[in-house]
Amino acid sequence: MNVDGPPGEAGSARAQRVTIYDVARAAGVAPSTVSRAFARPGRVTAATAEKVRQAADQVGYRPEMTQRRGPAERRRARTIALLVADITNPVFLDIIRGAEEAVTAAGYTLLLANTQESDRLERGILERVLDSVDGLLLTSSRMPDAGIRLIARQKPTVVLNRFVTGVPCVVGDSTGIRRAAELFATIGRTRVAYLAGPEASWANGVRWRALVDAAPGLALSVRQLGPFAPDIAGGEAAAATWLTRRTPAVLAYNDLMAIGFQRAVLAAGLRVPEDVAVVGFDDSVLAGLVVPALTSIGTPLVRIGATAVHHLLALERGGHPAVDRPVLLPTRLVERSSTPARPVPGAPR
Amino acid sequence: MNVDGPPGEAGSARAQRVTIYDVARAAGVAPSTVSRAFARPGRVTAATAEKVRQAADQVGYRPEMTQRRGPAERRRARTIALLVADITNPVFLDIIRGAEEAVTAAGYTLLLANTQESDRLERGILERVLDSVDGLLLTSSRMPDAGIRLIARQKPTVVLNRFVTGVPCVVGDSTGIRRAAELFATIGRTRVAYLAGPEASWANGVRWRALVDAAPGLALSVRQLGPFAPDIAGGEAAAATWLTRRTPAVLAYNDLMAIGFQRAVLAAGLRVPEDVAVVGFDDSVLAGLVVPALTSIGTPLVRIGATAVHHLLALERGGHPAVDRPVLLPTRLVERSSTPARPVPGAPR
DNA sequence: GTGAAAGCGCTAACAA
DNA sequence: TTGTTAGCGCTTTCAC
Repeated sequence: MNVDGPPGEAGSARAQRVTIYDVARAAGVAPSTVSRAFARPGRVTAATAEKVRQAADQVGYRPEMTQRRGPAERRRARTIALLVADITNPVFLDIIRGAEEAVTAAGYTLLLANTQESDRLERGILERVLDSVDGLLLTSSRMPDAGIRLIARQKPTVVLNRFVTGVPCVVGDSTGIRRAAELFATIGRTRVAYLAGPEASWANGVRWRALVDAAPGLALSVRQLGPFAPDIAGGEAAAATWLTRRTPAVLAYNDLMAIGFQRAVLAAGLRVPEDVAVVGFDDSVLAGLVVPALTSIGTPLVRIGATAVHHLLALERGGHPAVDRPVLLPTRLVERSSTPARPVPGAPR
Repeated sequence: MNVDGPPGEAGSARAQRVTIYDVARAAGVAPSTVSRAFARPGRVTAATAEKVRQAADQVGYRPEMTQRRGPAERRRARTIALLVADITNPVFLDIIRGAEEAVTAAGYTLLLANTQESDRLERGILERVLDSVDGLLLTSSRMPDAGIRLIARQKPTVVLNRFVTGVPCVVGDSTGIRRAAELFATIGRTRVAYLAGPEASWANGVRWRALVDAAPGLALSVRQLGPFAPDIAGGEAAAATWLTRRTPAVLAYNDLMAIGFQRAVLAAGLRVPEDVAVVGFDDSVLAGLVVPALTSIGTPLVRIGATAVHHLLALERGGHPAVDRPVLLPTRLVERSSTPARPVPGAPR
């Protein structure tokens, strides 16, 4: 008695797992048949299939999918995980879009995870996700290089927006920053402040480096403020610092910071771009929506996402991409209203 | 011979899976010891652990994690999947934020997936993700109710922004829409157009319904335009339709559409809010950033996300939440510049 | 198409 | 702490 009640009934102390065997008993067939009915619907009669389904339903059976055996092929989830540092940041939206399209086109599914700029969380996510995905896309990872290489040895991995030797990487180049520097020189804003993003961010270092490299040739003097949080609030905080010692030009780590900076500076009664020319990074949708519209350095984000996926898929199929240098995609300067096109008479230098 | 070369060598026809047994042989220990070394690092001597790790490395062993057995407790990924209809839509960002915080606080990991407003893709994602997560959060799902119930029977599931009988749901109520209608009445804009979003969207129907319900009591005449895509382009398309037969007030399915609408209308030489009062839905960050700033109906998105997670976790722990009516969270009208606070002299009615 | 039985790779229980 | 043994739940033989 009490044999066909739902599991976890008052009678039994703890819920027992319902297995194929229970279903088989209820359906009056062999366990292997139940297995077939679920895993290879084609290889049982429609009648049997139905009978098994009914029995399964009645007994409350739930397949322990993770125990599935068989050619690795069929067990694979055809799933790729994309880790981003901050979903809130519109930059990642474009990367996601590019990746998603490529992934979907290949018949895979994209799973997203937000590391919240935290090394610890990132590890946690990887640990939990590693088993169930076929490949990893690490965007703006905050983990140390060695950690990334370790992961890359376990699963096909491609790194985005960062360069890690030994792992395939896709990043934007520095031509955009050079163009911005040239613009500053052209309009006579020779002192430029760089609003730094997270110290742990590889991109942050690279952007600052590119600016520093461009400076001497253009007679620019550059200095760094920060680091600040890479969001609007961070930009406002940066503005507070900047106001104590102004420069006629500002390059921000990203658009969000530039927007926050701009907003705070405007609120302080200054004019953009007359009093300060501001350039963001990422050329996100927001750049065109704020007032004044933000001049920004655009990275081909969609392409970065798509390219990364293609490399990942190649890797997964046993390819051996070059891992000693990153795949570089060109960035460009998109001029809008937050920078003047020519020197402004009477503007600070 | 050829016993310790990497798998897939030229010699062997196909790559053989490297198991614990191979590692055990190489390390000169029992298989169970290898297992322990990987699964319970604490229960082997440091020396053995090291020996095993070396051997594993040498043989090229990669644990078949999905085969892990043991107390279901330890095998669980402690992962929750959140499906959203369109990551690009800022609405979901807040829901994600709320869910993420709650999930993280509970020691779980949140995985995101974008259904791209597609029923088919949504099913695909669910199929692939079902095995490896502990719970499901379905946001603005495009699947039929029956499909959702089917999923809900297999995994703890909570539905957001939609009501499905038999499954716990968390949605915003309709007070915000009523307030908007009241505002329209107050400022004498008696004819209002509703810019419809996706037909398959439950929220779309509810919003329209709420407006229709509020209309008679306030002597408003309402009509529906659309459906349109729930994004900026959709709003622009809506504007094209609207321009052929104008109304002094417009309520859009969401902020993105309202922004697109507003932009197109402005471009056509009309004034907002003088010629047309526009109200969006969601009160996203963008609402405050565009010009004129958009009046919008705010849903407590962060709270919706967090609440849904709490319900899901309760479900997972064997709770039996009420599933015959949704959990309602209050929406409110946030007035900005796209609606006048009082009647505008000479404005259309 | 179906059943019996022999695994899959990993783990828990039990001694030693 | 370690090895032995007996499984886990599902799948794949291989007969029938």
